[in-house]
Amino acid sequence: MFALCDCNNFFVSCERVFRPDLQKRPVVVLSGNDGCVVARSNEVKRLGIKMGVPFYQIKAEVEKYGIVHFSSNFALYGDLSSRIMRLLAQHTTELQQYSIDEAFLDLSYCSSVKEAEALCRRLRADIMKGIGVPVSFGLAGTKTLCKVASHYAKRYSGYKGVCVIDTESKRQKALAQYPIEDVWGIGRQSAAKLKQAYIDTALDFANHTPLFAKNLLHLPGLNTWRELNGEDCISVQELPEKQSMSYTRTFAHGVTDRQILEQALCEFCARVTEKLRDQNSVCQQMIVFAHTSRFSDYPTTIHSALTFTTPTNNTQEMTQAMLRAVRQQWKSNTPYKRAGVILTAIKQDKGIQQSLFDTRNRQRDNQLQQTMDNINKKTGKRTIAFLPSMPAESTKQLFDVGAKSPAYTTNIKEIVVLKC
DNA sequence: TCTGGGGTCCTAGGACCC
DNA sequence: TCTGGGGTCCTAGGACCC
Repeated sequence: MFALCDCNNFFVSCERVFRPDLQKRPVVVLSGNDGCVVARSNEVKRLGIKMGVPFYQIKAEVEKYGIVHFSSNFALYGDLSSRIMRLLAQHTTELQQYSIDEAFLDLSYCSSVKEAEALCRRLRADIMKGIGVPVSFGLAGTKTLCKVASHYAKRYSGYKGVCVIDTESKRQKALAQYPIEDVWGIGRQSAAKLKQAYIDTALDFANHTPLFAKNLLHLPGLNTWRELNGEDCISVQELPEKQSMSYTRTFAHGVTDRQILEQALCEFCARVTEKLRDQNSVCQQMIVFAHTSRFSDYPTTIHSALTFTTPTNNTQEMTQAMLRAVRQQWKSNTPYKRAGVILTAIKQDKGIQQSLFDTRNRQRDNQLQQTMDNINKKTGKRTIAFLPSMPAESTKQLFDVGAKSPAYTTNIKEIVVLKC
């Protein structure tokens, strides 16, 4: 038996931990640049505001219902998430974190379903008391069925946050009322295909043959079919080494100044290579891109895939290569709206084959890099950087983050102060 | 005016090998 | 007229997730 622990309205719940006055009030959290709604409180869901809508399209509702909005604050969400994961890890032999707000627990060591259920109820109370974030549990024999169960646990208060699918009749009943498009692994495209075949619920799909599932949706669809029928076959990696990493951002306004775009890209490159070194990895390919608004009639793109003969994680080397590519493709009078750096072909930083024709002094490069990393870790990001990285004041002009809450738990200057 | 960011896995097709 | 067979590796793009 598995359990899925899923935080309720996670980003909103994180904001409410330090703003108890916002309980029962409509709250949303916005994506980068305050573009889209990415988290909604139950009050907002009940108003019919959908996940992912552009914020400007709901201005009227915001006014009318007094919806409170926050820019996203990942320092806060990441920290509360790791506290929850640590607490869960203390009570289970195997914890597989699936996303910032979800984790699967292997409960096969529990001697009965009753015992597993009791454990989850206890964990739920402990997380509420210790961290202040409400969570739900779904228990079942496969991860896909856990997802179904946790959906019911959230939706119906009668379950008190924990729903169990442990018998054939419960499985049938749960799947019969479950829309096919809500099944884990069935996206928009697959749902449309299934509906054409008159499949509307998860049960309709589960009752078809495996051959039908495979022909229509290939291997991933077949695995989903098996899971709905009780066969455990989807494994979730336990936070493996990343295979790709990226740092991409949308700007508040189109950037037409080459120097500003270069500064931003250098900043992104510095951030993403920092992530790479944190994981003790090197990479062999870097993609750099910048393009105009995807809603523009005249799309323009800078796009370059750079290969490093010797795998590297050195910011200076990678920044230089990136700037050469960007300068070649740069077009003036073009409002670049979104840009980013993506790293792929990531490997462990050991036993790297040096190129015979390598011209860099890698030892010196790495010493410099390490010194810079140490300074930045001690005294804060951006203390020391390669030019032309972005000065702090220009970041404010490039991005909208007006409604960001303080980093309550990760920055001593922003800690909550109590006046007694 | 305004429309996110960071990932994974799978498949098809091309290039290449003997 | 007629143009193999079996395999690997890589890449781009699609679909999906939160």
